[in-house]
Amino acid sequence: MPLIAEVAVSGTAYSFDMLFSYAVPENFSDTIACGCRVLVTFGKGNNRRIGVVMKLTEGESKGLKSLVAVVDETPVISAELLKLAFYLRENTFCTYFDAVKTMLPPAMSVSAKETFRLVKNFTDISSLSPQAAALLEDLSVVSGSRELNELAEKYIISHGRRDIDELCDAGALETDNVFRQAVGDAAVRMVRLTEKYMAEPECFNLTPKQKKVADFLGEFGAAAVKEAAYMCGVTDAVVKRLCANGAAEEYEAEVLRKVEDFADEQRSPEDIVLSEQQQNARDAVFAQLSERKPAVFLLHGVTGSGKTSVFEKLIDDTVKMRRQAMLLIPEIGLTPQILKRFRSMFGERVAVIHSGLSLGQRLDEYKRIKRGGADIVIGTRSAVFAPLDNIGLIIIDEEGERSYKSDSSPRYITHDIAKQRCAYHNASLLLASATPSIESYYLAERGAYRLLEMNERYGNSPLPEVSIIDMNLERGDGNRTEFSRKLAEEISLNLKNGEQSILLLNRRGYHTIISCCDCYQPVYCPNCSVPLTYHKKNNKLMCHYCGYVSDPIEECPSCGSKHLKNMGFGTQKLEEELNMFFPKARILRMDADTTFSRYSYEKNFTDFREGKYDIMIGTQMIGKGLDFPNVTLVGVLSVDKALYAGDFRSYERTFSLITQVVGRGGRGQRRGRAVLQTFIPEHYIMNLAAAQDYKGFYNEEIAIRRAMIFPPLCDMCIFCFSGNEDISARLGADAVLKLMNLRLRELQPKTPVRVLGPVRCSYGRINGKYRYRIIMKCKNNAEMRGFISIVLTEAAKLKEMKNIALYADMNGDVGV
DNA sequence: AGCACGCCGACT
DNA sequence: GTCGGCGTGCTC
Repeated sequence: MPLIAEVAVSGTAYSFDMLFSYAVPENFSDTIACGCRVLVTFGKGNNRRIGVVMKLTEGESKGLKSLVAVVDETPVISAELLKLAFYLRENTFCTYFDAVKTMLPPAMSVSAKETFRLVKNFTDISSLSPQAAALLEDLSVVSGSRELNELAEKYIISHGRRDIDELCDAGALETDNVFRQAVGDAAVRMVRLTEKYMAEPECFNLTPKQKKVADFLGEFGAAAVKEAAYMCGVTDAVVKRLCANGAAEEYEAEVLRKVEDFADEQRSPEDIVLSEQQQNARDAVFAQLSERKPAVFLLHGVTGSGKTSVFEKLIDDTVKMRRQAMLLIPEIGLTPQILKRFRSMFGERVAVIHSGLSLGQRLDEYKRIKRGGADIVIGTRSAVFAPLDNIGLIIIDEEGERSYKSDSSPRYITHDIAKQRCAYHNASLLLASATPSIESYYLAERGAYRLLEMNERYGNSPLPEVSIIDMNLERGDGNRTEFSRKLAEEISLNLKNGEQSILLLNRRGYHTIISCCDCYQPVYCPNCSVPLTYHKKNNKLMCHYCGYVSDPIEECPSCGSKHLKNMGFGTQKLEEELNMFFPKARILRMDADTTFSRYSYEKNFTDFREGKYDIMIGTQMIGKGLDFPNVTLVGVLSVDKALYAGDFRSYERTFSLITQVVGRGGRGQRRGRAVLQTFIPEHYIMNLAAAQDYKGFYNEEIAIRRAMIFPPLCDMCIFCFSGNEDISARLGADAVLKLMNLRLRELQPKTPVRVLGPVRCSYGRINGKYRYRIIMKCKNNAEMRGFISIVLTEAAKLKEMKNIALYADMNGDVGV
């Protein structure tokens, strides 16, 4: 029986994605294997596409197309990862190809280049169609193979493949496929002044806008093109003109981080001294490792309890058992020290995978792992797919971070993937955090995970002194600024002492909410216990959950007061106010608007660490990378808005942010101080976070989730619609809602289902696309996943869904 | 998505 | 009578 390859083909949409069967020609049957990439023809146009062999079977090959070429001599995807790909598709509603693609480093995506050769002694022209004959004539005229290939390529673009294929079939042409790996690193376009301009600027005739950019560059030396344009309030075109004039020049910056150098000091795992609590945690996991049965641990360790030492010890244990270990961290850019630490202990056995590496470096690390040249992998989310073949331990550090949820296809949750891999390898999964996700802690409480607690700070270092400032009192005393007197005092004290301060502002507070000046309550949605957000555009109060809309109200629903106020504030305004207070302070503003590239991001952090600034203002992105030894003051401004971001995870996120910020301080010699400003000082989050009381927070939060039926008491699938026009996106969502309700009635699911929406997404328009979403509260089981799959497939066929993109995201972020 | 087939209007 | 508009349906 001939071999049949079932192939995951690239470029399919979910609505028609499946494994496509191709006949395996005789001459490939020895080399081909599951997990090999292949080249196939696809669709009516017979375009060439890359695919991956997912299954090999024997069967009747009649009526099937044949594989064009096999790219790999040995599989690039192992049997384990292939199995995982099926899991990914089933659980995240992505295509087969998307599933396998995420398991490979980006540099492995190949493009096939076709080359042609004329067959010299071909004479049978009479059998050709007139078009093919004409083409052959054209091709015969050119000289040289390069010209021939160019002409053929052009012909395919303008006329399609049909005539070319006919010539190949007739034996007039021969073809070959050359595979090129797309190794090419994205570099950031930078701009700087030319020496000529710096020497004699008067020789240049610049427009006012160009002058502005030139002045900016004069001051800052160099900048990313985008950055320069933004800072000067001009478009890229102005920068281009400036370069054309010869006043400035563009260049590509190698901004990508080198694989970390080895630390100078050498440390040995034997030198680690664990406290009793650390030792207990390690022993528990070690026992499980020895048993070689899969298990999940949740290590809840307060900030500063020394989780990393436990990781080091366990990783050492694992490799000593001749098994492999993986350490996942939320964002490498924010924690470069951790890499150094592991490198100094395990040296070259550590491989690193994260987006800060160049594509070439990632490929090298990938190959090194695959060869068995590294048995410890450290990396971010995508590293969970590292091609290890004998995993003993996977650690997910800061496990509550949302960056472990992928927000593009496949929309996986790193924890789930890690669990799958641990089950396959009989490995242990260790989730660790000072502020675990409510989901994880819930599972630990129910006994699905084993809970390990470390509630002492290592070396008993004191927590920072935390002041919770009631901003209502400040307002009452006539302070209209965003700085409480206490915070202003502390900042000036730090300026005087030459110590640095960090001010944290929450970006989640982008939307304004309405709150009462008398009872401090925000105005809630009557259905959802989520504060309504005020939309300036239509002058309405809206709920992002259920779509509830009302006119702005005059009276506080809870106390009847007429003193309602909008709350809304940004980093720019903060910087202005700060400048007014402390004109001499050197202020660094870090937010999405000012940090366009890793280049400026890293440069800013380095500058700040080196003491070039006194105060850093930023959004939560700076909350993590707070290991600046000279920072003794952390001010948290307007936490409240983060609480009311209109997302059921807002409390969790805010609690975690404050806890981390507060807990980080006071690790050096000087005891840190933290100032929390809030309009709701009595809110339990403030005191609980200040006291690092996670358990107290969990108890409050799980009660809410239980009462309102939110995860972890149910699962939430988000259907997100996007289109070029607002109305068509809305109509598409409406049509799909109808379809869902119809199919739900037919299905009669065994578990309860509630469909909410459609409503406009919180950021209703992104990249010019209008976005709506439907939320489905349900149980994530096979029946409901099947339902979601059917909805996605059938939705694509609706006429209302023409030009509307739709994806489903199980337990993804609601607030996006 | 991308491409071909097919059924209607404006045109040489 | 033909060229080309884009509606419809399929992709091994």
